Amino acid sequence: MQDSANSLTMDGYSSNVPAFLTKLWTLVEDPETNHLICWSTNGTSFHVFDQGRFAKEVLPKYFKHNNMASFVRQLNMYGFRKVVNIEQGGLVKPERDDTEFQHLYFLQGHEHLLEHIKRKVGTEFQLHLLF
Amino acid sequence: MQDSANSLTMDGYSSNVPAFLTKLWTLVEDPETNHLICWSTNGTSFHVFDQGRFAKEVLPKYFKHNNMASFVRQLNMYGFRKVVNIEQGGLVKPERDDTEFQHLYFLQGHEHLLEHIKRKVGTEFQLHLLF
Amino acid sequence: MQDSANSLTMDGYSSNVPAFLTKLWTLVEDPETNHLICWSTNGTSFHVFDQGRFAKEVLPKYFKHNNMASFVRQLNMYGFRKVVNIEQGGLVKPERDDTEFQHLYFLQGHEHLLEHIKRKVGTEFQLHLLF
DNA sequence: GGCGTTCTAGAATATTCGTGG
DNA sequence: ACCACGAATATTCTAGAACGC
Repeated sequence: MQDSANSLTMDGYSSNVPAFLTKLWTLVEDPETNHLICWSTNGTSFHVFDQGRFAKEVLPKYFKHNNMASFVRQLNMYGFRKVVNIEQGGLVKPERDDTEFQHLYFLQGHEHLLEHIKRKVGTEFQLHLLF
Repeated sequence: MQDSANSLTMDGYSSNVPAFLTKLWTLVEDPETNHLICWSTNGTSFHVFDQGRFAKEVLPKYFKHNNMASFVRQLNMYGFRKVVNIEQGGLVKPERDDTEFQHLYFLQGHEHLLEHIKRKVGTEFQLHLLF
Repeated sequence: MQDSANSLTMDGYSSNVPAFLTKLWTLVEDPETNHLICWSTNGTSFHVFDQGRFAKEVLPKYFKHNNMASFVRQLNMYGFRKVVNIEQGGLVKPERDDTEFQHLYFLQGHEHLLEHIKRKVGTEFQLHLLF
């Protein structure tokens, strides 16, 4: 697993996509883990089922941690937003443990769009940006 | 449960409508619960019949509580007003348990108007509003 | 389960301790759930084992959610700090899923100290604090 | 210097309780 | 007695900050 930002993808071409995004893409695509993380039906978002198992079983295979919270922090750093379903949120919880995230440029079948997903920079006054 | 403003509705398009309003809309529209909550005849208000059953059976499917009072508090937070019936006041109470609420922008057949319904903010001097 | 701040505790005396703190105390004390949440050996902190099971099995019995993240947010709101263990960080994962939190006034055998734990208020200029 | 991981906080809505017109 | 609202806590989603690499 490549950790560098300037890496060779599995397809063999050079890219400037951060490791998190290529790993996320691989994760969502991988049919072996579709029961824990997979594309939504229309391919415009992805679902994580059973956060606990996902965190403990899948995350450490790609990242240096096994915490859902760290995974979510990265998603937000890259501009992903949680998709809220009104089905959730009741006192009664018939639904399975289902978390959904979406990004304008994270679309099934359009891997090249990953290059448009940018990591957010700190909001602290960036002196170096003036020069 | 995030009841955030940036959510995808069940129709799959992005909206800025708070969860309470989309849930309320769904609730009133749902034919399954028309005996407990439904549109008025002309579609300019909605009725709740049998507060007790509505609170215990319907509310917990969408909200994290089963109290009519909490539901009403939210309605007021969003500017809904109770429609007062003349029939009140008699010692006898022949009428069925019927509560009616109304809002200028809550109209049957005009879901897009939900975006005009604004939640009230605290009255405690909002510093950020000055900038 | 009492949710009010001004409630009668199980011991029967009145208190001004927020529901979160009394629930947390009950949770940690309860021997039934010691395998998921319990006091540390010296009683100055508490441990949560197996976040996933704790969140899904224990939290909803006391709170209106089943998310570890919401539980942690409340802990931080009340000034609890995570106790960091040296053992963390290895790629190998010999240790069990163990999360530890501590607060100066959360001490086994001293329930009355809960009254000194204060919830943090918003940082947005609190006008009423000037009067 | 940008990226990754962790812990804590910000901000908006949600739920509860009480009070005043 | 009723209805609208203030205020405090609770829940959720996102961001700040510190640190290491």
